[in-house]
Amino acid sequence: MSRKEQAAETEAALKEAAKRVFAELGYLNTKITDITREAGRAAGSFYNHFAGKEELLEALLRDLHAAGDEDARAPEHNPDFTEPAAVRWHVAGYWRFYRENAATMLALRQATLVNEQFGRRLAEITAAEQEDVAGHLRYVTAAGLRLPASPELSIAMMYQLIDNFTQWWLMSPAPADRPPLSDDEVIDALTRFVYRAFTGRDY
Amino acid sequence: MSRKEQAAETEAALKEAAKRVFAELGYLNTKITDITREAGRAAGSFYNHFAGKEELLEALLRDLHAAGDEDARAPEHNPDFTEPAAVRWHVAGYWRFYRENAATMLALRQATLVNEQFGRRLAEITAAEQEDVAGHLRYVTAAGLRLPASPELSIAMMYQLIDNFTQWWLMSPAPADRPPLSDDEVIDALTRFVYRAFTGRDY
DNA sequence: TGTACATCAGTGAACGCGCGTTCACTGATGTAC
DNA sequence: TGTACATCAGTGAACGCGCGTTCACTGATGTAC
Repeated sequence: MSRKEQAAETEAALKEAAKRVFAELGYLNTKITDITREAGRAAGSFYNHFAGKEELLEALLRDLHAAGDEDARAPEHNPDFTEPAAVRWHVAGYWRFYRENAATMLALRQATLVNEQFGRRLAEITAAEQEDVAGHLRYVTAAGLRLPASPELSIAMMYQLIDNFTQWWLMSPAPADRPPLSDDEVIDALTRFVYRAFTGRDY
Repeated sequence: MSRKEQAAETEAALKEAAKRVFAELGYLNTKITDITREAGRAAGSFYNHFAGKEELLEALLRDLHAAGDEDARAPEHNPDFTEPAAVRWHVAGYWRFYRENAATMLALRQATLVNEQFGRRLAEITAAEQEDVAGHLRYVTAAGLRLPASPELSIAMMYQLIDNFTQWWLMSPAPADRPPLSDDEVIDALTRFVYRAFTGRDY
């Protein structure tokens, strides 16, 4: 194995190990040596690849951005938010993205608390989609329906709901009394909640 | 001043100082000496009153519980959630509680990330109100309206929205593009969002 | 193809910083007589 | 009311633990000739 391959492999191993350990212990509780141990490398090896824990998270964030951009390159979708299916498409897309990148998303949220820079970076990820949604809302007003608040505020409420509900559902240890629902059922529930709130119509 | 008074005064000063420093630096970033400095006491004094930072937060949590119980002792309210005003009453109550205890709430959320015990404690605070709301939802189904999901899930979505939106609005540094709205206007927006989602009716 | 040297990924023990926590000390308040 | 001693809140310098980070070393890969 060439040196480059070797280095790339170790770097990848460290990133994968970090995701696993972040998911288990949380970003803030994770020590550098937790990551290197999980990756099966020596502590010093870490610094050949990252200047510290934050830089590793930056790298994970870049991977996330790349994944997000790829998702965004599927632009064929119904923009008419007076149709429940159009709302559902967005909810489902967010849900899937979150599920696939749960560990990194959780780590980013935790990092935000001690380093606000990550908060801004996290906002960037959803910025493009938020603009997309803003466009869809015009169909609602054009149909003579009234939004629950200004477009900006309506979108902000939607994101607070979807973001936090998704994170809570997927990441927090499920309490015993939580009903075991399929992804589709939960996505339906979110869709109905948001669709009704946006349009004032039943569904 | 008697010794008891003296001790009580220092303990109160430490708690107040902690709230201020938590609000400024965040709970996780705050060092013991930040608190004692803000309170104008020596570092060692802290340990006459609390075994550590977590115990101080426990004390703040007890204060919060007391405040919550007091609020709950105003039980006269319209339970019929087919009335927007009934929904608004709950939203406004939560909003006020959050505003009055913002620093502690934020600290608790941060503490939750590194110590899940606080998560459970935080849940307890809202548990009583959640049961109250569950009762109100029966008026919705009794009126022949359909909830967006099961009662448990509907309530969970409502709380994720209200909790996180309120925290975001009150605590995060307002971006320049955020419209300057009064409390009442924001409470109206949340009420409309939730009322529509719950009932499927326009409002 | 072979040899000699350079480079570099990885190692892990050791170092040292930051911060929580302790503890001997001070001076004021409380108690006994 | 006064005196002598006990108790306790508060002080801040010093200690020491935990963990991030370094660095001399190893062995394998790359390069020059």
